[in-house]
Amino acid sequence: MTDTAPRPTLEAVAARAGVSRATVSRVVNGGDGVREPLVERVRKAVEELGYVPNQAARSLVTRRHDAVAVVVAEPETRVFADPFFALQLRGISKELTAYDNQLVLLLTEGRDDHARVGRYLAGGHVDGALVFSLHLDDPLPGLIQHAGVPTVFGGRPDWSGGDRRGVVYVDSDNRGGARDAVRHLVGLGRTRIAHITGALDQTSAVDRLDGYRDVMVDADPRLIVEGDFTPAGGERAMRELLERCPDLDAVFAANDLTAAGALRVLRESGRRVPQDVAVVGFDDMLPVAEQTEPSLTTVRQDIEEMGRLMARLLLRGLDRRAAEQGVGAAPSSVVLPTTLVRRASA
Amino acid sequence: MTDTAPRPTLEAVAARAGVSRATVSRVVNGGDGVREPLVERVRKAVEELGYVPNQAARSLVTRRHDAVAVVVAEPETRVFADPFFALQLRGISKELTAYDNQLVLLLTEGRDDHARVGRYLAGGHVDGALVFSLHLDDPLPGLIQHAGVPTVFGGRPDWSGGDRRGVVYVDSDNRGGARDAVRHLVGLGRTRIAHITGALDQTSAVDRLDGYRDVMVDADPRLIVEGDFTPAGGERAMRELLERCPDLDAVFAANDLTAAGALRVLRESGRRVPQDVAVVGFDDMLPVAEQTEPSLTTVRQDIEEMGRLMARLLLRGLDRRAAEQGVGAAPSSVVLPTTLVRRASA
DNA sequence: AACGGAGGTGAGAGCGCTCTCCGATCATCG
DNA sequence: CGATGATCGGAGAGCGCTCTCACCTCCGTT
Repeated sequence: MTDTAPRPTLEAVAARAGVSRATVSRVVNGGDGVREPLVERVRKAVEELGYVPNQAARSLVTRRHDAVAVVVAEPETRVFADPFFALQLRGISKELTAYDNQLVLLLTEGRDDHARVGRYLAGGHVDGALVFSLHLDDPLPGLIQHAGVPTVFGGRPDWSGGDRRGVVYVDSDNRGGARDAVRHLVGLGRTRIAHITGALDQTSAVDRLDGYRDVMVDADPRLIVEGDFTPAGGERAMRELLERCPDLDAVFAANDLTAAGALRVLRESGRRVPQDVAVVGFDDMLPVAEQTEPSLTTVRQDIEEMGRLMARLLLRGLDRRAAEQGVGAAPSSVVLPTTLVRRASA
Repeated sequence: MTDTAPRPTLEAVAARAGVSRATVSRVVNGGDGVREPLVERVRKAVEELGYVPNQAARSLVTRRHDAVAVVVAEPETRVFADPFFALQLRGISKELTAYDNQLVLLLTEGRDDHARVGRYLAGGHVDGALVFSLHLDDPLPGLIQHAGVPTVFGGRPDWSGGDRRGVVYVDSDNRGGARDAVRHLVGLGRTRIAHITGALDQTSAVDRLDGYRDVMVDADPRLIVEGDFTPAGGERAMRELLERCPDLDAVFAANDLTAAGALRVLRESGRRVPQDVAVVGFDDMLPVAEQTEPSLTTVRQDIEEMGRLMARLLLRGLDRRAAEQGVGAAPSSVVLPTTLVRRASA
């Protein structure tokens, strides 16, 4: 439609306002040290010409991009298809927008993609990165640390292989939340409390299992079955549990989807929930938790806030860096609290 | 950790390879017209120095950014939290990655955000835009057309207010899919077929309703109730339907979530599905459709493919534009076919 | 009344890259 | 064996911006 409109440059604005480029630049970037009448004239010229700074030219000299990469390692569809990530992304977006930063989304799938992402980050196209590294053996954290890009992780990364110094992450208190869930079941008088874990190659699943163990210090090992965060996994695990321990009276599922699967099997088996078996989930994913039958008691985490916090931490770190290694502590990791939401299932 | 490593420049590579900047540039950008031995030498120097081109400098002269904005208007949480968008995004990401383009994600929320997005697009920071404009009265399409940025829409935009010339979009065959769904119900011998619509401020909902009407030419108007694409809306609508038309024997729900809500109400009311009432959904969102009771017969659309296609269309358009308004038709809109997936509910 | 010092403003040098000339180089043909 | 293209490689001019200086007002001081 419109032919490539010849966008006005600083020069053009300067000419129109009858000042030098430098002055226009000053006005555009905050306007400090320019007298009011001039500021006004420049503003007017900018307005009239519809001037928008050329980010490329600016980046070339400032070495800043006002852009942050969000890297999502997504080996499995599940991860991406659940609302979890979407909510976090939204939190991130809000925070970045508030500070005029762009969000560059990098989805990876498979090993070669990792290399690509590493190259991209090392290439200095963005000021920092927010990384969702979900699996224990993920090479991504290492790659990124190597790339030397300021980074904040979503969820505690696995640092078994690496250097944990300087690693900043934002996570929910998975362990504490799990403890709360299990304690709640204990408080209900349940004694044979089972746990269906998440995919144990993810720290969140491990942490929730640890929380369960914190309370059930000498639990019957048969009460713990590995799931994978999916409803199908929950069903399978629940069947196994019922076979092994028909006397169980409660289940703590590693997430709501798992709980939904478990509920279905419990119903099939003729158990009443919560009378015969109480069930608690994790996440408080509304579309799931509110619609199971019965509705699910679960552990809520503020996912959007996690995202917002990640972005905030990163931007703060960038500022600090910009301020010539200024004083003030480097940002450190944050673990957000969880809350138990009581519904009908326990 | 690492102090800002002084990244090597073209100059440095040239020096090391013993050639001029121009030659290095040529090699880096395809290597045409440079003799093999030199190419080799340059490649080696690039490798050794770990040279990565400075995108900002390059953009400054080429006026290309190799970046595409993805704009998601998201007035409601629902839109974002469902897997639909995530899948589409994945398709887009794959395609963009394949052509070395970056994905800049712009989430909007509310009016002032629109202005921000308009400014950003008009600012020429990206080569093109992929826009998900979901609501009929959305000012975004207009803003974008005004910004003069090559754009492909996800889902047929509402152009009641605007100029539809040159508007390119990718959509599922919502109307055709709806027809198939209803015809299937007719084929099952159902005669009192109800429809729970989606949010009618979205073209997809309108198109599905139209498809329903295509088959049920003189349907009892009481058989049509407005929903909003949510399970809660589905429940509400189903209750209303049962009250109005207790004799209905089938329901076509505008999407799977709505169908899930409807199923719940049907079960509550003592109806058996599919014996008493057959139910068909739309979308084939696996986590939902496979897990309702009974599993849902629904209309599948290839969501990821839609995303991929959007990106492909846009990139093709950009190429064309780059080729000096070359010949070859401007890309035109694409409507992807849908398929009926039979499960237990109808 | 002259002078030092702020505080404003402008000139100019790049940031790292691409791309257009042009000159150099080689093979080929008369 | 020399002229003639065709091809390859290099020099250099910017792309639009920021930022350092140097300059130039204009004020307050002595």
